[in-house]
Amino acid sequence: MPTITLPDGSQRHYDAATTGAGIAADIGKSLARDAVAIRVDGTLWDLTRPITNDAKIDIVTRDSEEGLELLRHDAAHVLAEAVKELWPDTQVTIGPAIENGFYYDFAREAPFTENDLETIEERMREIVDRDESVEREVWERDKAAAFFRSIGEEYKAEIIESIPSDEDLTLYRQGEFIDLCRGPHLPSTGKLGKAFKLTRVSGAYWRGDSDNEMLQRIYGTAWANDKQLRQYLHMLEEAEKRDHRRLGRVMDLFHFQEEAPGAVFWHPKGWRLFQSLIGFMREQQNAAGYQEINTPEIMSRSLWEASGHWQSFGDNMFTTETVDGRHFAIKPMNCPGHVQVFKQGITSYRDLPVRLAEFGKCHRYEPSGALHGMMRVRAFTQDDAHVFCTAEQITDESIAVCDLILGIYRDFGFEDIRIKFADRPEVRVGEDAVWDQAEAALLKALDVAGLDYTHNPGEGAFYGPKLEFVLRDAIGRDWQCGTLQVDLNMPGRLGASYIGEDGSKHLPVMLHRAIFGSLERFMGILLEHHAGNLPLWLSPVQVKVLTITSDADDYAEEIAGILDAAGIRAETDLRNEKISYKVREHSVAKVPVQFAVGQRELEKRSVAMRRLGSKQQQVLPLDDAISALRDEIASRGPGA
RNA sequence: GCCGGCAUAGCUCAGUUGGUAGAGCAACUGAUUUGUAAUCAGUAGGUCCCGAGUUCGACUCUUGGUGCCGGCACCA
Repeated sequence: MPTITLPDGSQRHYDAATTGAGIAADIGKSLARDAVAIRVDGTLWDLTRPITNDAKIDIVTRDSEEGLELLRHDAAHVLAEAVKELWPDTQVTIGPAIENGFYYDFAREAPFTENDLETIEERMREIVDRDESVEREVWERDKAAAFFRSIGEEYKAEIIESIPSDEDLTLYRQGEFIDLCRGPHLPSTGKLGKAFKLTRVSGAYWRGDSDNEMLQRIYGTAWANDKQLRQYLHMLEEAEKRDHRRLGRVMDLFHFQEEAPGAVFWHPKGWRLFQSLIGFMREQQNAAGYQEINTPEIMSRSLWEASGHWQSFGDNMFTTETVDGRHFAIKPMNCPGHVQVFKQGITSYRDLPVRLAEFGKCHRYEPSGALHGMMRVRAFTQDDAHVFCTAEQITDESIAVCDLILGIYRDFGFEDIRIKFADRPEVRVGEDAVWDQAEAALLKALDVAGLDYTHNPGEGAFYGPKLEFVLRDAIGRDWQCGTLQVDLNMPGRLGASYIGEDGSKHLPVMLHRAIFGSLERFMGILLEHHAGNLPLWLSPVQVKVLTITSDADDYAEEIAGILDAAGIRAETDLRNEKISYKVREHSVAKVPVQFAVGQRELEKRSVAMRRLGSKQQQVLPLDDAISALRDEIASRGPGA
């Protein structure tokens, strides 16, 4: 006789065991229709699973975040069922829900083709129409393993055998298809609906390990209803227009070419933007107590052996052997160089912290498959810095770095910043007590700043824990930009020390930090974030002066001169073209401000000012327009 | 690096069942002096990614590279 407590505190009494589906139906028709699972005392259950005891429950509907995740998980199962029906020799492996969708990894000889995706999608719809009931079964581990082996599903058997033998496990059966799964699932395949689409195929390593064989992965997206699906697909189309590789071309910022894979050819406007970013960062970090330095791009291989990078990353370094047989490496990072500067002379504890910064151009021979526009390149500029400090100073310095990073991200208009905390890996250097302190310092910094973060256990560097500041590109891919790492290793390896209060030598702690991370990547993200409509203060061309008739040519040139003198980047367009033609062209090129001048403006010394994205223009005295723009640039507004 | 796809004019793309290619936009020239997202006409532009092979003949077929795109793995 279970008593069921609903989220609003009301209670329902049942004479016999009930189910999630039963409760939902009792509450209302629409809830019964949209229900996908039930949370029983905090745990998600299938709607069909009997509830025999008193419980606090909560019905999960298909359009809630959790409901969508279940829907996507079901979509993965239906995908697997469809593939098994079409190609029985294919082995199934795993198929989770992911952000916006799902995937399933299959083992088979022949890869899936685009045509196969259509065929599979069709079969999935059939399975939804069949409305097969989805049934939960509890199996003994060894029996389940033997069963999957008997039907030729070696991968499933392997997964099951990695589960402790005393644990029972659940299988879910729908039609002829049966899969190992923790659940819960929808009561039947019909509940999935048809708001899904298979999007792409790719390879993926078994168990995510590149030493293993490669499986065939099929990705799909799934939603609660068709409208959501259409919106998502539309969003992806729109995002394509914001692709930084496309914007780089239409805005004439940079290009790539085959002779230099992973290296940027900067055009005048792109380089101006690059310099603006550096100028801004230089100002910010100088104010935060950093000293800028510059260290050699090519140094002897022996230094990289001493730092340990040669052993870990030698394959990914560009190297050179000179005519006299000496071996050099092009720097993949700036840290060893900074330690060399720190080591000059004798440093007292009173001098710490020492904060050395460099806009350092680094080269890494990244795997060819890793390259991606400006987001992942082989030649890049880091806004790198190292803070040499005492162990006691780690916390304060970490807090300062977090503040600096987040403040600067906000200046660029970023709100959605993901932070990951990666702590001690199994293989590491340094004593646990120091790791305790380093990890605590990073967590304290997050806490003081009031930041949410995700925990990546064991993912820290071998020399210390780290924070990663992750930004998203237009289609939702994550890219690490800023970072803060506590290094307990490098100073010792490279012989850095300071003299403590006790008069003896001590090892300093070294904090590695970057804010943009790589200028290239940050600019790529920035372009996508603003869809190319950069804030005025960053735009390579801030004002374009367009003439309506050639009578205004001299006036336009004069305006450009005045703008230039006011520190505003301006160009003229005196071509003999219609004003609408010019407006269109410079709008497409994302110029934020256009001044149109014709006979009327000439006579009144005014300009017709038009802002990018606006359909209107405002006629105002030239001096007023310029002072307004100058103020806006000085305030570094986040822009559109 | 691995799996799959793609590579034709500056850009977006069409095309040739094997007989060396075409459109729109951009560019250039001329006309137009124009009032806020494409004025009209004309001209020029190609090693069909690179190499090898098959063939009388390869942009097309085979093969080996390179680069790019989507993932996977990697990311000091």
